[in-house]
Amino acid sequence: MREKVFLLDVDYDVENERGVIFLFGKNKEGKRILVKKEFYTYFFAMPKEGKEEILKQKIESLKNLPTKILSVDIITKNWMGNERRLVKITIQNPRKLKDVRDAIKDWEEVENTFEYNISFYKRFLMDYRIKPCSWIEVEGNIVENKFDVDLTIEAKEIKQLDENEEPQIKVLAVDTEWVEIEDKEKLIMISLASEKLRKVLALSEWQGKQEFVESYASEERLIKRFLEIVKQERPDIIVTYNGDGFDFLKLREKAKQLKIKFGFGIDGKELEFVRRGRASAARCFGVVHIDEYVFVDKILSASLKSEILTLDEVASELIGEGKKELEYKQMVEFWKERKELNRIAEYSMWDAHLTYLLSQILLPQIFSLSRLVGEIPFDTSRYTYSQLVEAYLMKKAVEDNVLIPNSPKTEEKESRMRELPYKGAVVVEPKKGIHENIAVMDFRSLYPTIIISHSISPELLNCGHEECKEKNTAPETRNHFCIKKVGFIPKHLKFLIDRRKELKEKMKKLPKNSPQYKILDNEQYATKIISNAMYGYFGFVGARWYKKECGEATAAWGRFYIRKIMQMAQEAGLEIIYGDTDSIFVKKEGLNLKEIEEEAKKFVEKVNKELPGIIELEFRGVYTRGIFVAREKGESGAKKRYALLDLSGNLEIRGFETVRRDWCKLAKETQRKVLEIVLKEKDPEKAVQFVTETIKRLKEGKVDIEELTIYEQITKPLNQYEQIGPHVKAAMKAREKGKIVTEGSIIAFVITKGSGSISDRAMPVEFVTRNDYDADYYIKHQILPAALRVLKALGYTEENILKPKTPGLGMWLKNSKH
DNA sequence: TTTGGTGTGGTCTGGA
DNA sequence: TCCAGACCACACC
Repeated sequence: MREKVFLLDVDYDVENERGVIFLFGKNKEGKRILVKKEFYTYFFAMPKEGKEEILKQKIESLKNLPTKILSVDIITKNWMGNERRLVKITIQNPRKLKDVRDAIKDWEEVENTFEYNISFYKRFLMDYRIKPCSWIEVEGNIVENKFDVDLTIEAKEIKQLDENEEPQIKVLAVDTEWVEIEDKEKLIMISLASEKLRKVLALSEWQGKQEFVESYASEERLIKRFLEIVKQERPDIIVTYNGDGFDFLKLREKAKQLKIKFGFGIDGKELEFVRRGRASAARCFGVVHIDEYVFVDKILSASLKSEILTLDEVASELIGEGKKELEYKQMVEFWKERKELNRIAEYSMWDAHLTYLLSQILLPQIFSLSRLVGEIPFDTSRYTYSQLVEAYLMKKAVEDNVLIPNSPKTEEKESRMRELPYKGAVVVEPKKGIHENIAVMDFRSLYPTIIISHSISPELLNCGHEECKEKNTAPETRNHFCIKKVGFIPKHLKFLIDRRKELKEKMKKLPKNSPQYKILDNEQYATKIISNAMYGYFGFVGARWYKKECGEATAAWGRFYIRKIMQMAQEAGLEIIYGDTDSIFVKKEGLNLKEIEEEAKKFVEKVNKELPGIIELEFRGVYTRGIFVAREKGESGAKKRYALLDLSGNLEIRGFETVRRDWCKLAKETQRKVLEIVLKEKDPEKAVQFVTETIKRLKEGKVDIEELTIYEQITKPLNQYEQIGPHVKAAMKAREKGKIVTEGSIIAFVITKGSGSISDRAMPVEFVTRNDYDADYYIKHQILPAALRVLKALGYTEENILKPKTPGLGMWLKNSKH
């Protein structure tokens, strides 16, 4: 029989010592399909020159191996740009691959071994050219269902289809609530949300509960009911917000205590925690668990405005809906006193609902990435940038018959880390002050286009051809790249860039809210992620395709081109206000907005005629006004800090305290307001007035603690800090009171009154009562510095702001020194 | 087991 | 007590 399957998950097992791949997905009727396929894995040995045959024979006559060697072949693959003969060793049991490799790796005939640490199912997907989250066609025989599926096929043939139709995917969002009572964690609610389902399973019965609440008398019943619902609902995907690190971790622990088998996959096995470095991922086969928080944290956070990645913040940014406010402390209190249970239920339901809503945005992005890099969504959604790039390159290597380089061992990584960093981008010191009628131009994808246009690829480094040396040596370096061949990385980077351009063209012809537009948008976003990460990947010590010289050369050409256009701009009579890496900000005295736009566009056109390859300057836009300020120390203009006012009256703020999470909201908002007044209303006096009022409010104790909370991340184990800053001290205090603080935790703290250093007075926000804050600190260290950063550029000083117009402020001025 | 380098600024620390 | 330098976090591109 033949069946088309939308592939959602892949796993494997070993049956009779043979590896069997399990592909799981849905067909067009929405039936659950399991496909089994026997598959044999392999690895390569690179023989020393001329030792191919002897190595082959030696391997063939190996005895006492934990698995059978099925074949030993001499094949050819491309290695560092050259054809290289390799011995391919195919074995029966994929779990024993490392044993076989270990048995031969130190032989004198063996120069090196390759592709021995690629997961079995990734090997399969690459070899069969199959993309997860897309349609495949399976031909084979129907066999008995041993799993909870509608159909099991033992495949003879599997091939990738080119159909774009999106199948019906059933998503179930899960959230749990726990309270700690007398040192014991109690599971009090599990909430579930899907397109149609809204349910809260509660460990309590109460009068007037909502219709979506089901009450159970024990945690055991609660968990069992949850598993029962999942079985009935048959979701394809379960989404959580931090399920890996919290909900499923706790649920499994609790289930273990209660001796309940906890799992919801199609194979009936227990939920498994797959180790991934420090973290672990909660996995069941077939019902794909996606932890939205992990994906947001690793991939999306870079492009989000949210400074803290709570469900609340992220959901409000991505879907415009926030969380129902209920603090943990309050919840415990309500629960203990058995009051307002409706509110807890409401809160829990809302969390699951938000998680579900978020999935409608995140899952299509994850699917798109999955297709591009060829990994299952379970893995894709948990990958970092470098892992995504690497997955993509590995897939392309197999397609191109290129040998995949090994991952560096610890020792190699350490040695790479000891290398000196190379020189990066150019940042031009800005011209301080307020400018009017500014045009901004930048290079479209500068680094990717340089890599492509200058043929930057590890295997093409220093080919030695005179022509390449002459025409393609990176500026300020001794390195050149071969232009007689198409490099592995430029080739596939070019595909991404071209594809993205093509997608953007198509998108222009579609209405922005159409489903088709969104699909294309997700794909262009996936290509953007991978292509933008390629440059950094060159210099990443953990990379298989690590090559510092490639990163160095890319940056060197970057400097070359930005300098080149800056010179051309000057020659064209444009005044350069600022520039960073790939952009220049210009103006011309006497030109209005329309005129500067015209000039800039003309300039871009002229420049592009001279730029090689696909390197291209783009006109970004014009701004009515902009401000650049001085550095705190000295007179020079501060780089990476500016604010621009665009034509529709929006402020684009970069680098200022306003956009940093380690400043309190009050200081940030005050600074934003100052920028706004200065740029929009051109009324610095009013801005000063505003700051004065803020200070007054602060002194009078009228400011909410929330506005004074500072957020900072803990980036290493607390005992490893050499310098105990405020956030570290606050973290220590939080830990003393039983809160869990780990690497990556974001500490929310407030500086309180009292004696001692700032650190001594830093308190986790949850232990701070309303009037405990140190107004003096917030005035001198938060509000004033933030506001003055801007106002100093207009000639104001601290005294101008603190000039005692009110007696209160005058007193304060006398009692503090400056 | 955190893609790169460039840059700003706050707080702590220890020696003068 | 003062201050330079180290440490640290976070932003920009």
